[in-house]
Amino acid sequence: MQIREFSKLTGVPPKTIRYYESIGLLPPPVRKANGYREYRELDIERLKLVAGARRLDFSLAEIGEILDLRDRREAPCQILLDLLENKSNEIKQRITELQRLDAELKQLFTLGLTFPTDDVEGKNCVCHLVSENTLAGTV
Amino acid sequence: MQIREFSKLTGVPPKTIRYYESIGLLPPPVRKANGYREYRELDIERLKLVAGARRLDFSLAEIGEILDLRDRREAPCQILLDLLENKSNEIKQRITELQRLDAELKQLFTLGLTFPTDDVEGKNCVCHLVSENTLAGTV
DNA sequence: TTTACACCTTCCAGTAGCTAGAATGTCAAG
DNA sequence: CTTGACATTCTAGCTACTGGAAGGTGTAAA
Repeated sequence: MQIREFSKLTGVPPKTIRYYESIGLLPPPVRKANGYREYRELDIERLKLVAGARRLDFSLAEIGEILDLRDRREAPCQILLDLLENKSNEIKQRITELQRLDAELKQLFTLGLTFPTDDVEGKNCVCHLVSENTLAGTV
Repeated sequence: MQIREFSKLTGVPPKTIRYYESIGLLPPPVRKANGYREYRELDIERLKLVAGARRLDFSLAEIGEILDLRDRREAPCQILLDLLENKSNEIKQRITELQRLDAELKQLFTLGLTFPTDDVEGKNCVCHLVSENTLAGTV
């Protein structure tokens, strides 16, 4: 199958597939006489693993490690489980950060509403709130 | 004051200050005889506005627009308020996505625990869950 | 005086993960 | 024979910095 078909079966754009190949995440496939890439069924699973892990917010470097283990026939399951757990913690932390950020935005917004909207020079302006925004320093 | 002092008063690294200048976010300051940048008190507020807005996750492009308005003496307060509201919505959406992602990670993790951790070839492995991960496709 | 040290300058390159576009080649259908 | 959809490679751009090299400047101590 050609790259377009491969792309459709995996949901990964052709450009991205070539990119993954260029950084060594996917092995270079055999080429047809005309130079076109020729993919096989068994290539699908590897790219699907990559795509699935990307959707789970794993970096390409992390995915590369997983694939390397698999290529060396060491079952990466345990490591993958660890990675899942770590990633979950990372995401929880990121959520907390974003929630704090959102609370702060709301606070600034509410406070900003009480100020005139035409004060360029003075201090009675939401701009001033943003520039003196030390609450955010704790994020 | 020199760039280091300016950096300390604003909390922005010297490299970043020069970078902001290079992209036109900060005006080029006057130079001393030796070529060193010389900042003044009134420069502090502008950079603090940039830094504050960055902490609120505004892009440099958005910050540039705010500053441009201010430079043209049009009070940016109303626009800034709108931006705060939009940003808040963006962040809420991102939080929702991350929460879904986290739920999915947990699900995979729990399910993965029930599988052997040494199955490279077969399907009874968390790797398989990740590569066939269609749940995530909805994120 | 020289030398150490902290500061300053510019410029180039790299990070992550693609994506857009240019210039070109290939193949099947009408 | 030309149109259109595919394919190829290459370069460059995106965000928001950050690191490092190579070199100039200012001050203080040995």
